[in-house]
Amino acid sequence: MKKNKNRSECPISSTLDLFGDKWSLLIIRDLIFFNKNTYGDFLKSEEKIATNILASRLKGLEEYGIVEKLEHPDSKAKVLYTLTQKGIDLLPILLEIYFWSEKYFSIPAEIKARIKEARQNKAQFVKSITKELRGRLLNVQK
Amino acid sequence: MKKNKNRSECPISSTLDLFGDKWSLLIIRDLIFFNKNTYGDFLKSEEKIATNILASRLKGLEEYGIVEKLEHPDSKAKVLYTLTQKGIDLLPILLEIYFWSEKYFSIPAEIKARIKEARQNKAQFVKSITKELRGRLLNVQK
DNA sequence: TATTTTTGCTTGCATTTTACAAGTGCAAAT
DNA sequence: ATTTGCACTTGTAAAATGCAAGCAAAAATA
Repeated sequence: MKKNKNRSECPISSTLDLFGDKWSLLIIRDLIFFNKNTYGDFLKSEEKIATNILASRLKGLEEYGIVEKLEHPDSKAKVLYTLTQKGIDLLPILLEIYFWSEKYFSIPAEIKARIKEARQNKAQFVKSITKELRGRLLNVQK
Repeated sequence: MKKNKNRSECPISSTLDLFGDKWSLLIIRDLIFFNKNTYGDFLKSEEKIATNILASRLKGLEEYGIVEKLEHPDSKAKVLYTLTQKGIDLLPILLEIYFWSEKYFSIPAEIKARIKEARQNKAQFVKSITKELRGRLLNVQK
């Protein structure tokens, strides 16, 4: 379980205190890019997160105000996880990681295509994804 | 010690495999923004990294080609750590973390000023810091 | 020249975090 | 009424981290 203490006043350090681990950002990636939004969805991801770690990360992200738990429209047995605006605003960070990766890693073609699209008009790309995610959020809350 | 295996083909995941921990990015921050470049410098940072962790992270970052060890011009007892181009290219990621932090954390005034400067002309800011870091690197290597 | 200090680590060990397997309780489907 | 699916929790072994101490080479000091 995570502690809520900051190691310093430095924003980089404080950010790492929140999600400086190997898993949190993958959950956010799944929420933003792969339309995943249930516990089961996240478990199915390629990286095979352990169930207890997933539960712990989701709890942390919720405490930090990055994700929210909502009632799933399909079933009471399901939980719908969504990004808050604070979470959606992490998109530019993810994009820069993609851009850096593209330069230094070899990357699957389909991802490469999306990165290219994002790079060509970053502001527009961010806006359109933000709109989509917010739309989904409002749609469920109403 | 870190293993060299990637959990998946995803660039976000691969990047987290490299420096998805609470310390690596702080070392990179110190190299980029605070002109730190020796083992002792990094130890003195506010967050108080343990000596064995620092050694392990520096080794990892070197293996990944993000930092380089060079002879220190002042003394053979010292080691000069510098960022490679691959490391310098992480600057935009750090900037986006700063931008996000500015929106959601309260931040020391002097850092806030620098963030503002970076935000006003990001491309120029990146270029100027890159030039400075590369200059330092070439200066020592010659 | 001899001694102390600085520098960049390594080592040992206690504590914390993570990984893996199994289990639990509620909801929904059969 | 029973089984299946979903979102977790629990137990335990393995790994990573934190802390204190130690160590060798180089530099500074006496």
